[in-house]
Order: sequence, then structure tokens, then C-alpha cells
Amino acid sequence: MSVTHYEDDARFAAALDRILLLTVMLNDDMNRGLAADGLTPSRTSLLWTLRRIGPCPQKAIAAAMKISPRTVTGLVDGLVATGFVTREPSPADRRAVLVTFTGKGTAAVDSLIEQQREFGRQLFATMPPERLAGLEAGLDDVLATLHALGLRSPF
Amino acid sequence: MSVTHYEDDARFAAALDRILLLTVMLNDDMNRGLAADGLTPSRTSLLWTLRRIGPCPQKAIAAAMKISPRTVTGLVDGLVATGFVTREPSPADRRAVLVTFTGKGTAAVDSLIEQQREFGRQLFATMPPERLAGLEAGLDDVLATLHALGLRSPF
DNA sequence: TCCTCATAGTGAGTCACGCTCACTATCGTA
DNA sequence: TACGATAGTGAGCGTGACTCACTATGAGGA
Repeated sequence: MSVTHYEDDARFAAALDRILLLTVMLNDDMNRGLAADGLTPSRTSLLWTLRRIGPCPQKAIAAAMKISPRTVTGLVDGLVATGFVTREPSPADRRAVLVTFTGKGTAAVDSLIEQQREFGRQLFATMPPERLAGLEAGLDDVLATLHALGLRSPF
Repeated sequence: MSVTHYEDDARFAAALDRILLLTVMLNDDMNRGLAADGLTPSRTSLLWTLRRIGPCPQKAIAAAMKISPRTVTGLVDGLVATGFVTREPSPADRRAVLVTFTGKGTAAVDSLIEQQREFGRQLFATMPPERLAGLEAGLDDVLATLHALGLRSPF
């Protein structure tokens, strides 16, 4: 099992390098796009989470994003100041607030979804179907391997 | 050309989602690993850059990493304090310093390389060769498309 | 009822990292 | 020599992550 195969190793390393390069490039590109909308990466992540779990107390956002409640306070401060969300009183618990989208916030998230959809078209529309299928199969395999290694999806 | 194909769109979006999920998971995992070595992501990036371009003045590091010279000062401060690099006087220019690996710094980078290689083995060693080939072809296609869209590799 | 413990959120303080602006020291050239 | 360009840093700001201590409120039990 532990016999070393140098050629395979080099091939695996090259494949991993491609994935990591893609990782860096996509991250950079997405963050550039966000700044144009007046959003930071973390605030955008919060909006995305809020869309998924709906209006909720900050505690729930902290749990969903796996960050501290104190950090959520700061992010919500910024999003309130820039008009993407509001803090509404919780009818059930006077200690809690319900973080809620404004119209601007809803529009921003809808815009992000459409941008991502358009980006998907740009990336894949010209790709031969069998190559896309091969890519999807490879990605699924990698994700399954990561899962088996103990890495869990953040969602 | 601009006829909308909803099913294709959904498939493209799903493929992009997979890539972005992989992006997030790999980033998280690598950053977790770094902290164990007493390194932050940015300091690690600097070490990686330094390995690529060799001992050099901070100005060159700033250019290679596309960050400001002032930020490099701070990162090098941290790496000097934790013993990964030293600032050596430049023989050619008394204004400049040469950022240079210590033994600990060299060992840390070698360790990172080996960790990455091992990770590649874990990800791909059990993958059927034709599936790996399909993944590589798909990734190359995506990277080429990104290049055509104007996104450039940071290296 | 009242006391206690748990919970939601925030103030204060810390650290990493990105930035700009102003400054010193040095280089290179006219 | 004198002047403009260059290498690096001090000062200060903004974002975003953390912990710890604190207030206000909720929920039960004695």
C-alpha cells in the first residue's frame, strides 16, 4: 500500500495545483465583484445565510455561519448602516432581534444569484457536454473523498 | 444565441455550486492546517512567494503578491518575530533589505509542500484513472475559459 | 412571589491584514 | 552638488475574527 509511485504523485500534485489555482482565481473574482455592490465578503456571506434560513435572531446566524455572536453584531451593524437589513423586535423574545431584509437587501441577493447564474453560463455553455459530465463526475468524487476524510460541507 | 435554456442553466449552476463548495472546503481546511504551524494565511503566502522568487527586497515581494509595500513590512515583522525569515542588509542598496529564509522557514515550506503532496495522494489515489483524466480535462477547460474571460493567474 | 440559572445581545479589548499618507534614508543623475 | 526617484516604516483607518464581562430578559423551581 505504501509503495511510492513518483509519477502518480506528480500527477496528483498537478491536479491539486489546478484545483487550488481555480480556487484562488474564483475567490478573487467574486470578491472583486462584491465590492462593486458596496458589500464585503463577510457581509455578503451573512446575506446569503439570511436568505437560506429566513429572518431570525442573530444567534441563529452565528450558528449557521459558525462565527461568534459578537462578530454577527458587527456584521449586522454594517448591513444596517448600508441599508441591506433591519433589526426588528422579536415578538416572542424581547432580548432578541429579528434580522430582516430590506428591499435593497432582497434586490442585492437576487442580483448576486443572477450574476452567479450568468457566470455559470459563461463557464460552461461552450463546454462539450461529455467534458462537463466528466468534470461533474470528478468533482463529485473529490467531494465524496473529502467527506470520507472528515471534511464537512459548511451548509 | 441568447435563447434561454432553463435546464442547461440549472445544470451549469449546479456545477458551479460544486466548484464553489469545493473552493470553500479546501480553503477552510488549508487555513486550519496552517494555524497548527504557527502561521497565518498571509504569512504563509509570503513564504510561498519567497520560495518562488528567492531572497529579495520587500518591494519585490509586494509586487509579486500584489499587495502594498507597507503590508509586506507588517507580514515580514511577524515572520521575523516567529523566526521564519530574517532581514539581511542588501549588499547593493543600503535602503533595501533582503528577506531571507531561516532554517525554520525552509523547513516549514518543505513541510507544506509535503503536506500538499500527501493531500493530493489522499484525494486522487483511489480515483479511477479515467475519472481523474475527465476531471483534469474539465478543469483545464474551465481555466482556459477564465483566461479567455480576462481572469489571469496570480502567478 | 421571588430567586436562580440560562440565554440574546453588546461594550471593551486584542489580533491579523489590507489600505493611504507622510516621512527618513539612500540612490542616481543632471 | 543638488534634485527627483526609490526602499522602507510610523501613524492611522477599516473590516472581521476572537474572548471576556456585562445588561436585560426569559423560564423554572422553591
